[in-house]
Order: sequence, then structure tokens, then C-alpha cells
Amino acid sequence: MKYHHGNLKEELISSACIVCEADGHDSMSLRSIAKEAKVSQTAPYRHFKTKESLLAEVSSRGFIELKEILHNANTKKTLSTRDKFLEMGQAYIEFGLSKRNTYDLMHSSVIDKTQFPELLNSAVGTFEELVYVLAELNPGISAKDLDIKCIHHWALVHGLVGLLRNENLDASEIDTPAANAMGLVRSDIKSFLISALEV
Amino acid sequence: MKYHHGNLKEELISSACIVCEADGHDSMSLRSIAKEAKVSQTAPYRHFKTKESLLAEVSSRGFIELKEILHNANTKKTLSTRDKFLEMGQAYIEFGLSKRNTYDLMHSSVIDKTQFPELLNSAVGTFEELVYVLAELNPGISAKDLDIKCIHHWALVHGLVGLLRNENLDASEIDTPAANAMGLVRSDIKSFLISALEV
DNA sequence: TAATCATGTTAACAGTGTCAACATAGGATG
DNA sequence: CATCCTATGTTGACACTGTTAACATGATTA
Repeated sequence: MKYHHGNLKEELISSACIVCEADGHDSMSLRSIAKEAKVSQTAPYRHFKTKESLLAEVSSRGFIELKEILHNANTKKTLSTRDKFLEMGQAYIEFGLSKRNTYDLMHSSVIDKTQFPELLNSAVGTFEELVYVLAELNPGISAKDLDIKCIHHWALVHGLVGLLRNENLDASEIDTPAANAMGLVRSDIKSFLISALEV
Repeated sequence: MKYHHGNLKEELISSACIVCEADGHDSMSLRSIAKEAKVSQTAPYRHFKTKESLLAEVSSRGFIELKEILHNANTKKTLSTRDKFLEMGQAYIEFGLSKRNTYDLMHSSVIDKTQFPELLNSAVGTFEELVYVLAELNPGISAKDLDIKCIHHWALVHGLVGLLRNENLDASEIDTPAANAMGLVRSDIKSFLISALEV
């Protein structure tokens, strides 16, 4: 049994990513992931100043993964610009729904983004990916209008994820107008995007 | 000193509302609000099965307040239907930004809404308030299309709140394309809504 | 080889949610 | 009126948390 682990920082991060997605970020404890890495409960403090800074790392990786997903959707050669755009929207929503807890952490207020520049960069990257398609889709648009359009579309998909996640019902369980409408939208996200974004 | 408090449940709730908005729901402890009510640390358990159920109460009140705010915007007699609708949008966003932490709790995953029917009702109420205006604004629309339109508009304002809250920058601090665009939108929310909702 | 320094450990502190066992008081029942 | 029940309070305890201080180890470097 080596005294020094050798690769602890990386192992803690990836372990934290798994636990956060599995159980949600507020049922993750530093001690539990330290134990998982077969290391003492204070060892993580050699690599992370606080729990928050480990979570910031997890969040950052979430944004990086999301950016990649969006980028992939945006570079499917066989698709038209419009379809690439729709693909991105769907990919974003899918990410938000499947990586539910990670997405939660990424937009959680437990992390003060202004204190983690690297995290802020990752988050901004997501935005930029959207800027690219929208610029292509709206030739000649002013920079200001472009940015505002980005916010519009980003807000829509982000908001939709929030609503779909919140009405956390498998249709069978709860029966309200809102829930039923959510079910409709969820079952055909592409159509919803087309009508909502008028594209 | 009376042994029985007499009005503890109500006091705990309103105390929790204040603390949640002031410090955020995850820095609120049952023990601290019990102490604030000058009562032992386990007294709250006579009124709330778990901490989560107290938070559910706080969240529920948030939804009720939001519904009232929206209802007020929606019944300003001097306004046209279109302006009432815009007023609602702005009111929603204002609520999300000013009652930041409460809004956070209301959409947080720490509370499993399916286990608190009363909370679910309050949340659904918000949706209904939106249905009313949109129906008035779109005479002859089918029920299905109406519900979907609601989701569209709700998602937009909800998403916008999320983004505006997240880019938690007072313009001076951070300088990214996204942040600048956020500043633009924030400074004139009404114009943004008009262009985004095409209304 | 010796010293330094990053990385590990152990022990401890104050704080948390929650439960079990006990205390009190006020209303219902005889 | 006396008695019991029940709602509501208290104390003490448990296992858990983030975090710090003091100490141990071993790899790098002077």
C-alpha cells in the first residue's frame, strides 16, 4: 500500500462527477468520495481548498461536455444550418434531462462562479457555440441583435429543461393541465422548437 | 415562560421564509430557526416531519406569492390584454431576480414535489394564471395549442431568469459577450419580451 | 547526502438532521 | 371536579458533515 496515491486529484474529480450525477450534489460528501478513493477523509484538502471548489470542477466538466455535445450537433456535415440549429436545441435539452443532477449543479447557486474563473470560461464556451450557428442562420445581423437572439434561444431551451425537469412526472402519476402539456412537448421536442423559435 | 409556544408552526414557517431568502435554503438549518423562535432544537419536529417538509411550505408560499403578483399584473384594468401579458412577464422576471433565493428553492430539486401535493397545487396555480391571459390574447386557439404556447412563454421567462441570475455580474466585474448581452436584456426587459414573444 | 515541500494521516471542533425517551399542560371524558 | 389523553414541548444521543491543526512520509532538488 503506497503512502502517496499518485493520481488522487483526478480520481476525486471523476468520482465526484459520478456521485453528483447519481445522487445529486447536495448528497455528495467529501468524506464519502475520499473513502471511495481509499484515502483519509482530509486528503482531498491537499487538492481542493473547499468542497465548493471540487464541485466547481465537476460543474466545469459538465459545461465542457455540454459544449462538446453542442459542437457535435453543430458540425454534422449532412445537415442544413437550420437543422444543425434544431439538433443543437434538442441536444441541449437531452443533456439537461439525462444528466439531470449535473445540469442542476451547473446552474446551482451553491457555486459562486465569479470565484472560479475556469468554470466561468467553460460556461461561456456553451454560449459561444450557440453564437456560431445563429450567426450563420442570420446573415447580416448586428452583433447586438445576435447576442440578444442567443439569449432568447438559450433562455427558451434552458427554461424548457427547467420546466420539464420540475414537472417530474411520468404522466401516469399526476394529472394537471401543465403536466399534460409538458408531456406533449416532451414527446416531440423538435416540433416544439420549430414552432417556438419560428425557424 | 410558557412551556407551550402557542403559535410555533406559523412562526417557524415565516422565520424559514426570511432565512431562506436572506441566506439561501442550504444555509438554513432547522436548529437555527428553532433557536430563533426560542425553542428547543427538536421542537420543529412536532410540526414538520422533516426539514424538507418545512422547505416545501416555504416553497409553496413562494408560489402563492408569485401567483398573486401575476394575478395583479393580469387585472390592471387600465391595460390592454397585450400589455397585461407583458406586465406579467416582467413581473415574473422581477420576482425571480428580487426573491432570488426563494425562487431558487421553488425550482430546486431538494424538494420532491410529488411528495407534497399542496406544493404541487401552488405551482400549478402559477401556470393557470398564464393560461388565462394567453387564452384572451389568442381567441379561438385550441386547448392543446394554448397549453403548448403557455409552456413556450413560461419557459422563456423562466429560462431568462435562470440566465440573468447565473451571470451574476454587475457588468463591471466580468466582461464576456454573454455577460454584456445579459446586461442589455436586463436593462430593457420589456423590449426583449416584445421581440422574443413577437407580440 | 541533506533539506525541502507536496502530499498523505490522525485527532479534534463545531455544526447538522433526526430519533427515542421523558415532561408538561390544556381539553375531553368520566 | 378528578382523571386521562394527546398535542406539544425538552433533553440526550447518534451518526454524519466541512474544516483546521499537528504530525508523518517520501519524492525532488540543492
